[in-house]
Order: sequence, then C-alpha cells, then structure tokens
Amino acid sequence: MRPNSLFGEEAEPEREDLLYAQVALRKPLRREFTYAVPAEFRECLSEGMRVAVPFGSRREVGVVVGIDEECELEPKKVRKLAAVLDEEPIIDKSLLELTRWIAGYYACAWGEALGAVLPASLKREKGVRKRLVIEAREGIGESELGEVIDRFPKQHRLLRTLLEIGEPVELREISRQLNLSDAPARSLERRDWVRIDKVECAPDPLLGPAKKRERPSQLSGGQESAVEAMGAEVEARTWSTFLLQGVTGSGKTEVYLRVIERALACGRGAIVLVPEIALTPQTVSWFRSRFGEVAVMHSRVSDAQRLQTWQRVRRGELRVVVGARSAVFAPMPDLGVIVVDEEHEPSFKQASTPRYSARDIAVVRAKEAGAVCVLGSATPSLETWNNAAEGRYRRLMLTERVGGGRLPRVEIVDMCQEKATKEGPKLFSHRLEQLMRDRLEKKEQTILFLNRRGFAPVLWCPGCRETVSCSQCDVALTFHRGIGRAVCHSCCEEQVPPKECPSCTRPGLRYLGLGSERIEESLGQLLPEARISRMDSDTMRRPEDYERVLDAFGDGEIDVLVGTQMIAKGLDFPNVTLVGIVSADSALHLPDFRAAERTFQLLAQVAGRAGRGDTAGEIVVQTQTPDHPAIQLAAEHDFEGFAAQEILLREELGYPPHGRLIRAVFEDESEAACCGAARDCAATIRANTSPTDVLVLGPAPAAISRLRGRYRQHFLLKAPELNAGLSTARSILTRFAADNPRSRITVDVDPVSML
DNA sequence: CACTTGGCTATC
DNA sequence: ATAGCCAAGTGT
Repeated sequence: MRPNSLFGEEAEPEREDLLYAQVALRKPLRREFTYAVPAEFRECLSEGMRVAVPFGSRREVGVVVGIDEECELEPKKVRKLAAVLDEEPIIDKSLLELTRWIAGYYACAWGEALGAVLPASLKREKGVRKRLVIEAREGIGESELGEVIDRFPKQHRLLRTLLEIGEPVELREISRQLNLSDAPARSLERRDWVRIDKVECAPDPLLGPAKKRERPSQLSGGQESAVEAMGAEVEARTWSTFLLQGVTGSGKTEVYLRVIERALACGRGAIVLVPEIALTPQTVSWFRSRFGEVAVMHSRVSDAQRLQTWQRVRRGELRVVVGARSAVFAPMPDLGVIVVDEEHEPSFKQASTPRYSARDIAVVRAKEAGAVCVLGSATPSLETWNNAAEGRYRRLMLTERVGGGRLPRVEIVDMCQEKATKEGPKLFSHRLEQLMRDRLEKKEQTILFLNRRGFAPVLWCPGCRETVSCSQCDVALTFHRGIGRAVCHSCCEEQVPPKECPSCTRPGLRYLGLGSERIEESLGQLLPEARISRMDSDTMRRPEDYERVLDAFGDGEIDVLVGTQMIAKGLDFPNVTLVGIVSADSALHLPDFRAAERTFQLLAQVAGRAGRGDTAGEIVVQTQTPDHPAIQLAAEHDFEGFAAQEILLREELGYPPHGRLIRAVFEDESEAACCGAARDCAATIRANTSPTDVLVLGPAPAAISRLRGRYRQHFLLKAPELNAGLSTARSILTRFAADNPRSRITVDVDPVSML
C-alpha cells in the first residue's frame, strides 16, 4: 500500500481524455516516468516546466519532457502530478532538445543532463536554502590542534584549515574540499571548539565595484579584421565557428568585447565562457564596465539568486552572460555569439556526470542558434587546431602583442649536466641562480614555477626501495613540512610521517623530489636577502590572500614569487623580467597521450608572464629531457611546429583528434570483482563490435589503481570516428552499468584525463 | 530474543 | 541514487 494520502492523492474518475506527462528526474535511471495530469493542470501544463511528483515514498522535482494522451502502463501503477512549479516553461524547446542530445551522447540519464542545466532548482522545491557555515571559536589554537593530532586526524585537518581561514566558511563546501563527511565538524562542535550557524547567502562576491577598462580607440590590424570577420557573420545570422589564435597579450579580450557589441547592436545576446579559475571579480568587471549589468553564472551564488538570474536571461532582460562551464546552458533568447576563452583548458570538461565538454556544447548550441562561436586561445587544443586546419573552423590570427611587447627569450637548461649537491637534488641551475641574483640587483622581479605543491612528493625507503603510499589509494604520500604531515593528494587524507618504513620497518626514510615548499625554503637559503612569497593552494586559502600577495607583488614588495598552476595564468606585472620553470618534466611523464600538449601549453602560458613591460623578459626552463619536442618548440614559441608534429603522432596512434575515445572506469572494493566486471564488459563489447570499428584497449589497472579504498580498472574504446560500432559499444556500456549496480562504472565520452 | 548490517528490488 | 524490505549477523 503506497502512502498516497501523504500527497493528497485520491481516485480520479476514469476519463477518456486524460493526459499523461513524461517526467525526467535527476536520477541515474535511464528512463522517464509517466504521471497522470490532474484536470486542474491540463490547461497550463507544457513541456519544459518543472513539476513535483510522488516518487516511491518521496516527493521529487522533475521536468516535463513530453505530454501524451495515451499510456501503456497499467492504470493503477500511474500516479498523479502533485504540483506544477512553473507558470511558463523554464526550459525552452531547444534547450530541452539539447539536454536529450547530451544524455544520448554522454551516456547519462535525461534528468541528469537537465540537472546540469538547472542545478539546484531540480533538487528541492524550497527555493531559499539556508547554508550552514562553520568557523573556529575565539581562543582555539595550537593546544587544541595538538590534542587531536594523533587520535582524530580528520578533526585535526578540519580545525587546522578553519584556523588558517579564520572566518566562517560554508560547511558543505569545506567538507567537500577536504573529502570529509560532516561528522568531524559535529565532533568539533561537541567539543565547543567551532561554531556552526545557519545563515542566508552572502551577496555575489563577483559583483563588487567595477573597474574601468578603457575602450581602446585604435585596434591592431589583426584585431580589426578579426572583429570584422566575426561581426559580419553575427549580423548575417549564420552559424560559423572561429578559432581566434593569439599569443598572450595580443588583445583577444578586446576582440570578444567588440564582437559582443556588434551582436548587441543587432539585438542578439552573448554568452562568454571562461575557465573556472579565471572567473574573478576583475574578469567580470571588464564586461560590466563595457555592457553595464551582465549575468554572472557560477556555482557559488545561492539557488534563489541563480534561478532569478536564469529567469531574467530567459526573459531577455540581460543580454550578456559571463560564467564558467555551466553558463553554456544560459537560456539566452536570440543567441548571437558564444565566446569560449582559453578553449584548451581542461576545466571546460565536467569531471562528474554528465561529463560534457562546455567547449563542444558551445559549438553545438551555436549551430542550432545560427550564432557565431569564438574559440580563443594562444595554444589551442589539437582538436580545435585540427578543425581549423581542415576548414571546419575559420582561423583568425593575432600575431602582435598589443603595445609592441616582444616575446621573451627562452633558455633551456639541461639539469642532467648540473652537479648534485651533497644534500639532495640540485634545485636551481647555475644559470638560473645567476639570473636571479642579477634581477635582485636590478630590482626587477622573478617568478619561479613548479607544478607541484608540498615539500617532497615521495617518501622513499633506501632499505627496501619502496615508496610510502596512502593506505586508501595507490598514490605516493607527499611530505608537507609546514604542517609536518604526509598527505595523500588524491584523497586528502594525512598522517604523521612514519619514522620507519611501513613495509620493511627499517628506519631512515628519505624525502625525495621537489615541491613548491622546498623551492621556497632552498631559495631562502640561496638568496637570504630576497623577499620571497609562495603561492599555492596551501598558502592561498581564500581570495583575499591571493589579492594581498598579488598587490604586494605589484607594489614591488616581493622580489621572487614561487608558485604552482596558480601563477601560470593571467598575472600581468611589467617588472617581471625573469621566469624560472624549475622542472618542466613533471607533466611530461604522466601516462596520458596529452602529456606533451599539456606541457607545451603550460610552458607557453608561464612564459607569457615575463616581459609584459618595456624590458624584454627571459625564461629559464630546467629539464632532464632538453631534447623533447614539446620543450624545444615551446622555447621557440613555435606552436604551429608543435601542433604539426604532434598531430602526426596522434594520427599514427589513432588518438584524438584523429579518432574518438570513450573511457570506462570500473571501481570496486574487491579487486577481483573490479577486474571481473571490467573484463566481462570489455569482452561483451569485443563480441558485439568489429575491431575495425572499435578497438578495445584493456582492461588494465587505472593510473591511480586504488582510490579511497576502491580498486580501479579501466579500458579505452578507440574508433576512427563516431561510427555505428562505437555507438553500439556506448550502449553496451550504459546497459552494463544499469545491470551491474554493485560495481561503480563511469563512462567518459571524449575523456580529457586518463587518470 | 532485540537490534544493527547487507544484499536486492522498485521507483511511473 | 535511494528507500524499504527481508535475511543473516552479533550482542545481552
């Protein structure tokens, strides 16, 4: 007996003209559910509206994706809609169609695709969700930290982070970042060391005062013709995709702004996608100072606010949307242009279901809307570059730097030639050291880049030649000296570093390898008079920290800035005349066919930080593989050369853009079950497809072969194009996942990461 | 013999 | 996913 009475359901007299709604729910169930439409809703209900429905013993929010007069199901199985939540469709026909396409292409449920488009507003009916915030109480400090350091590592980690932050933060957010449930927070609350409060959401931090950005009267020749080419297409209302390829500092942003002006002038709207980390108050203010009020779409605003912005965009009140990945779904009427800035950035690919690529969806949406899609980058992804080379996209080049700055000189230093010192590895080559001293003397600034945080990435036992890894993951522990702990960068778990080797119990573990923390420390010894700051996710816990250090750097109060990824982008300081890349190799040896591409992009990006003023900059690249083409060609600023040779390798191996990939990952606590499922599934696919259509590579242990206590196997499907075989394989995967709920299976279409 | 885990099913 | 249900497990 179902608890129908809970939802005010009662028998409705059987009628001939009853309507049935197909409702998609945000569940990984790959089908929709049918509900009877009560008489009072039959006039006002249409596709694309949200509805509340009884589902099992719960009440869920879903989207109406179809309305029929017939119903195949037994009448007594069909329940009634409980409520209609929208007065008009929140999703229009074309977005509804887009989500259906996404569900099919990326192998997820329709409701899940809708959930990516309408985050939060599909979860709960109540619009205003209050948030729980947590902060450390006054007077709590080292002594309390010491009390929990051994017995309760999770509480210790949480409390330490809260103390570092020093202000209230959202509990859900911090728990997610630290990979914790809310239990440690509750325990800390019981001890009365932290307070947890319910609060309303703060106003959007991205909408602070807008800084003025001059509208340059004179464009460079390249900018001028790019704007003209794209503007004309926008006005002609034709679909076309452009690759806007311009070196750092060549004024791509100004081109975007002008094309958007042209779109607005003929009544059309615009969407601008920027990588997650680039979505800062400064970026937003460029667009605000030019266009007035713009819609900002990102995950940190409250549900209510987001819904409101969504509706205003839908009604045509806001004609420019700026946002990260999910802004590609903004319900912009008469969309004229979609800009994807830094299109090569992997963050445009969503890392959870649905695993869509916002860049690819931008192209699809532009086509459907008869709009212009602009993909901008200094170092385009090979996919985009190839599409341009083969004429599917039009390529526009910006070759000169605005203001005439020249590209910096790049020097490669072979670290194998440098002598190791008695205490551990040689961090700075003779050349780099010499140049840093020179800059210090000339009162110019230096940026040192290393793509790895912590002090030493490996704890190694010379006795048994084993490295210490996380108990839950197949990942080496990184030693962090600042907090005196060994940390797993994969699951965030940390521990007091063992005194002796966990596998052979001999003492004398050695700390090997370089991290940003060690760089900072050694640099302090090498150049004691230099003022040094470090910027990585360990020292930059909140946006204010970031701003404070950048301001100090800009004011010349810091001589050397040491950092990770975080300093690779966007920094623009004229007095920086030297960039040192401490090790260019760290990304190069990852087991991923895009390793070379990533390395090139990173080097080009970091190199772009130097020589932004009048003085030409200098770059020193330290590497153990000085002959690697990615490094050589990056040093010559030769993207074309790199792309041309890399594409040949891809072609030879059948990797994208010459060929399509689908990756399947199997996870299970039991290693045998994990391997078994992966093997069975791979065998099924092999049996049902031809090897000329689809090649099944694997299964094999994933690069991280165990994660949070689960074993991981993966295999790769490789096809020359999206052919019938690959489609068959995709549906076999979907089916297999549905039929084997005991093992966690992830299907990643067009994967960007192979870990 | 009461009361927590674990597998299994259905969700319109 | 997620809730509910039955079966087997564990502790008084």
